[in-house]
This record gives sequence, structure tokens and C-alpha cells, in this order.
Amino acid sequence: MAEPWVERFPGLARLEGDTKKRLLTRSTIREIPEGTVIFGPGVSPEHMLFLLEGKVRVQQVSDTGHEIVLYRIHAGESCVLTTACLLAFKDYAAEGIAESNVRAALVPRVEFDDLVATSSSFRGFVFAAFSKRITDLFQMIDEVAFQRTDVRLADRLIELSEHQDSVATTHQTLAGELGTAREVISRQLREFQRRGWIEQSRGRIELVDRRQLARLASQKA
Amino acid sequence: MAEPWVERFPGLARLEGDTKKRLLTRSTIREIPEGTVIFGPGVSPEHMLFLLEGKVRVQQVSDTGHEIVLYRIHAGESCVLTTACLLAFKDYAAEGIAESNVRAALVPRVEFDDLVATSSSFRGFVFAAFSKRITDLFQMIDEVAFQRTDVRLADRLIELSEHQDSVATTHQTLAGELGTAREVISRQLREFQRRGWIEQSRGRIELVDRRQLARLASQKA
DNA sequence: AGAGTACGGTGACAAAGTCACCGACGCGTT
DNA sequence: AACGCGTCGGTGACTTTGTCACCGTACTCT
Repeated sequence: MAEPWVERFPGLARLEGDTKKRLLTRSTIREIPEGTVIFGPGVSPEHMLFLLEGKVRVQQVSDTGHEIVLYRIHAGESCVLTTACLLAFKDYAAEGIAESNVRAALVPRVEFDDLVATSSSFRGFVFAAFSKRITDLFQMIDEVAFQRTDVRLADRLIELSEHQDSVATTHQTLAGELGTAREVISRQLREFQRRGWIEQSRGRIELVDRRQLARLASQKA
Repeated sequence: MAEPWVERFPGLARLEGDTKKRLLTRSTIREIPEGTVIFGPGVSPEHMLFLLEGKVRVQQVSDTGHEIVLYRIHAGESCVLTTACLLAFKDYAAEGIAESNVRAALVPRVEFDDLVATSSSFRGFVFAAFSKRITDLFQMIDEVAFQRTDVRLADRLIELSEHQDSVATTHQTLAGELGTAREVISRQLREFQRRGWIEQSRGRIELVDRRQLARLASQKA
């Protein structure tokens, strides 16, 4: 394509020309097929990740078998967790999974470190990403602890639908999204259906009345 | 005292001599009285914080009035949140409160940035702190979402007791610690008392059978 | 001493999580 | 076509947790 990928990152476009050039020349573009475990317990990444296309789901699977989705990384975002891991040599408890085919720019550890050392604006980018991630986690803790599940479910349905009018997912998967039980999801969805907001079929949910769903979801502060 | 404070930080003692010297000469020691709001909505810190003595409680107060303690910073630790905020100019939703009289070394923003730029080992320290904080938050999300409150309460009681045999706190405050309701705490404490693990009086809880409490708390993986 | 507030107790109920079990559907194989 | 099997979703009973309204008592301040 005509435009180099750096320009499409809100935070990176502001970098000095020299820094951009280094990012471009020292990174490699890689295609990652859907379903790939990008990082996780035992899988330590060697590169910092800039997502050009696709989505990465970061989730936690506890030893009790419980599951919860922590956040997603979309095109135009970088994965700070990878960064933290890169520089601190720490394994994390969470795992990152390519939710679709992904195209990403990979910056090797040394280059990353060098960029942080030499470019003040790159430092700004990295720390802003950390800051964003941490405040998002705070928000998430608040929601898990205090938000009603119907509100969270409505919100997640809308988010997952991505302007389509239906979502291809199972009750079990939705439970994993919100960190709750399948039965709870089933009950809530039955109620949504009773109100005429959705239609259900096996492995699929049609958003019939998106407005009402959004109204409920908006309660989440 | 004879030994400079840098030596008492596990992660900082490994720094190059020059970096240590810079940290020492460009930082100022400040005493912060108990109860001071160190940072929070609208209170942006101007310095990075290294805790020499005391404790800082970081908690979130949501608009619904719900409250939850996110983590604590103890002597020998630094506050990465402050750091993130420093470099990203972002307000956070959480607030940090001096839980006791605090002595801390303050490093101004510019000096911090300079240190990150020039010292590779200081970068390592900072990113390790970020990494630790983020993985701790993951752990916390897991606990809030999936852990039984009796287990969490037992754990917190032991943590708060700090080798004393009693804890000076109210049910309401404990509810704020765990992000639950006072009534829930009261019920759990009543049950603990029934089992002979604790004794209660107004604003105080005696840990009678610490071993049993610890046994319950240990279930939290 | 009196007022006001913080603290904790209680009962009733709603929401959410757990457990055990069941039928139906989809998809292979034979 | 018939079978077997795993996934998907439904259900009822029960436990745990959260919410609400209200109460009495202890402490503090003046």
C-alpha cells in the first residue's frame, strides 16, 4: 500500500521522522492465522506487537476452569502486555489469541528497547498505552464487581455484533466473555427474547431491537 | 541514616552507580501525613514516588458509591500508576491515599524521563513494576469474579492484621476493601465468630484462630 | 445531658452462581 | 438410514451474594 503502517497508528503518526523510519525498517510484517495463541503461560513473545489488521482476544483461564475476557486489541493498537513481558522477562497469567486472521508488525526486543531509549515521543506512546490499559483494567474491575450482568451482557452483545444485526456465538462463550456461568447467560437471554429485543437460534443471536439493548447497556456509567 | 535509600529497593540496588547517584541527588525526600490524598481524580502528581516508609492504599470509588481497594504500595515499592500518569498526562479513576504517615522519595518528571532514556537498567525496573502491577490486576479480576467472599475476607483479615492478633477496622471498611456490602461482611464475620475463629467488638476484630483463617484463605490458589 | 453520627444487627427479598440432569441438534461413521 | 457422540441449550432446586428498609446501641461533640 502507499501509506506506511506507522501513519495509521494514532499515537505513532506524531513521532519524529527518524523514529518512524526506524520502526518501519526494523520491524517485520507477519500474518497470524485465526486461533493462534500469540502469548500465554509458557509462550513468551519475542517481539512487540503492532496490530495492522484483525483482533486479538486477551483472556484469563483460572485453574478452577473459570474463564473471563480481559480485553481485546484491535487494528491500530499495540499490545502493552507483550511489551511489559518483553522488558521484564515475566510470564503472565493471561493468554492472547488471534480472534481472526491477524496482520501485525513485529518489533524485536532490542529495537524496542533502543527506541524507548532514544525517542522521547516513542516513550510517550508506550507509557500512554500502559496508562490506557491500566485504567481500562480499573474500569473492568469496577464492572465485574458492581455491574449487573444484564447490563454487561447487553453491552457485550452490541460490542460483539460490530454493526451486524446478529452475533454468532454460544451461551457458553458469552459466559466466558463476562466471567459468569452459562445458565446465567441463558436466563438473561431468555428475558431479552421475552422482551422482543433478540431472537435466538442455535449458536446465533439476532439483535432485533438494538436500541433497547443499547439503552440497557448505557447504564454502565 | 548511613545507607542511601536506593540500596533498600530490591530493583534499584542493581542499577549502575551513576544512575543511583542521579536518583539520589535529583530526588527530594518528603514526609506525607496519614490521610493525604496523593493522587486521584483531579490530583495529578508531579513526581514519581518511591516509598521509603508507610503504606499507600489505592482504591476506586465508582459513581454509584461503590468502593473497592485495588492494591497497596508498601515501603520499598514505587507507584507505577503515578509513573504512567506522569508520562501520559492522563487522569486516573483511582485514588491513592496515605494509609499511614509516609516518607517517600520524589523524582521530578523530567528527571524520571531522563533516567528512562539513559539507563537501561532503570528502564528494566520501571517496566518490571508495570508488569507486576498488571499481572496483579489480572489476579485481582480473577478473585473478584470467581472467589468466594469468605475466602477473600479471611485472606484480607490476615493481610490487614500484619502479625498483630487484632485488626482495627469496621465492617463498612472491610466491605470497601473487598468491593462488597457491609451486610455481607457482617454475615461472614458472624459465621467466623460462630466457629470460634475471631472475636468481635466495636471497630475491632480479634484473630483468635489464625490457623483456621489462613487455611480458608489459602484456597484462593 | 442531649443531639447527632457511626456502627452493627436483622429480616425479607432479588440477583447471581452452582449442581444435576435432560432433550435436541449437528455431524460424523458405519 | 441408523447409530453414536459431542455440543448446545433448557430446567428446577438450592446456595451464595447483593439490596433495601429499618432498628438499637455506642461513641463524640458541645
